[in-house]
Amino acid sequence: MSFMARTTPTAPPKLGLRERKKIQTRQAIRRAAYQLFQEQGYDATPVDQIAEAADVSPSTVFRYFPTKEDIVLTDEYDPLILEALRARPLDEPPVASLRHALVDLIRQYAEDARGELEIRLTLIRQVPALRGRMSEGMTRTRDMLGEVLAERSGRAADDLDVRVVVAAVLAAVQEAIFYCFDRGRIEDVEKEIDRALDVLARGLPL
Amino acid sequence: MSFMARTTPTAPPKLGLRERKKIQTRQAIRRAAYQLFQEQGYDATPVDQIAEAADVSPSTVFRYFPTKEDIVLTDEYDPLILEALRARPLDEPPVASLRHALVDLIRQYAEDARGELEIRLTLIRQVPALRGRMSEGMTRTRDMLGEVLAERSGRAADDLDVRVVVAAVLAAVQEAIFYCFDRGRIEDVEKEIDRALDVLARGLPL
DNA sequence: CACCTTTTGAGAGTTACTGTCACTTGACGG
DNA sequence: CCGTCAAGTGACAGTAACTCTCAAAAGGTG
Repeated sequence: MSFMARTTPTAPPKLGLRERKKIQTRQAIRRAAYQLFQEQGYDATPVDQIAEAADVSPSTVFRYFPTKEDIVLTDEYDPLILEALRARPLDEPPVASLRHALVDLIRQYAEDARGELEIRLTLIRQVPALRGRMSEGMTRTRDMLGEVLAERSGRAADDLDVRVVVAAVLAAVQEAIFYCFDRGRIEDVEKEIDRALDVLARGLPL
Repeated sequence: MSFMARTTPTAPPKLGLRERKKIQTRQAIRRAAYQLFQEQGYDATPVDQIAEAADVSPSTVFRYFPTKEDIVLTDEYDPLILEALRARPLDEPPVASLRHALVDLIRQYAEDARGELEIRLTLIRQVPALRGRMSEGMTRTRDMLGEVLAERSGRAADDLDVRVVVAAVLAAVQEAIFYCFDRGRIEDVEKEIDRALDVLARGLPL
């Protein structure tokens, strides 16, 4: 779910100067990058320029973000999804757990970092490289969720049924998110995700 | 569906020397590339080396394949899928049409170019860049199929339900394909695709 | 055969990375 | 407060994927 990243630091205070500076630098780079991307476009913005704007050396940019794409797509949410999923009651139907875990997180993210979410989604929509990168990330999310779900329902980790369910649900959620985004109605995500999942729940008429 | 590409020329004879040479060159490059990829890996094989092996200049390689990834992922099947889909009877349930169109094509491709399919899938499995690129291609396939399906069922082109259905079906098909591939049982694709789609047909227990 | 168009190769330039190394700057014990 | 050590940074050199331009070569055509 690489369109979600955390801007606010995880643990509030208790950090040494070193750690604080790291967070600052990271944010400075991201901020500079987002600004430049919006002004001139992603492809038209060389990393060197981002470095200059963030007042660090190009090497440092690559130290913080292994690739330029990662500046937009760093995914700090996967662990949270897993956590949320594992926190669901074991007697809940697996798909319902998945649904809740996903919806909760997305709602939360849309609430406390909506601006960022929009920049991200815009860039992902526009830049093919980012689209690809994000799908790639989804594959990993899919694998992880598949494993947890398989475990929870006592099936083999690579069970085809489980994989299909997870893949379908994630695909539906993704469609719903972009559907809302395209209409500028991100506040409806939750509703539309439910609608999308209902389509799957009802069963496809083969 | 970028893991499918056509090696055999579409129209058999009737080509000038120029056209024939183009096809030859294209194949020479692909062949050389596949060989080197298998020997040393994708990332470890620079385009210059491919060019040398295929006995053309690096510029020529880029003229035939806009990116190195395209050497593996050129997708010549999308038009065929659309065609196959449009050829289905209009009174058939849309999802069934989709199912048939996809299964038919994949079976055909698995039959007449199995070796190539395997090389491709192997590379896609192993190389992240290719995975991303293929997912990107899938997005486009999804959009196209969505439009056709919407049209056939008299809905808006961007109808969420249609998009969800298409996304879910493609995701399921993809899972089934890789499921077979991972087990070295590509001959079972058809069976497993049916199984995967049945999961969706039955409806997910929310 | 001569003319025109397509295709090709050579070369130069850009950019996203990668690796190395010396320098600076927080962290920490005395 | 200070010296030492480790972490973080910047400068630099190198690689590889493209991109562009231009002139030479080769196919098609009258």
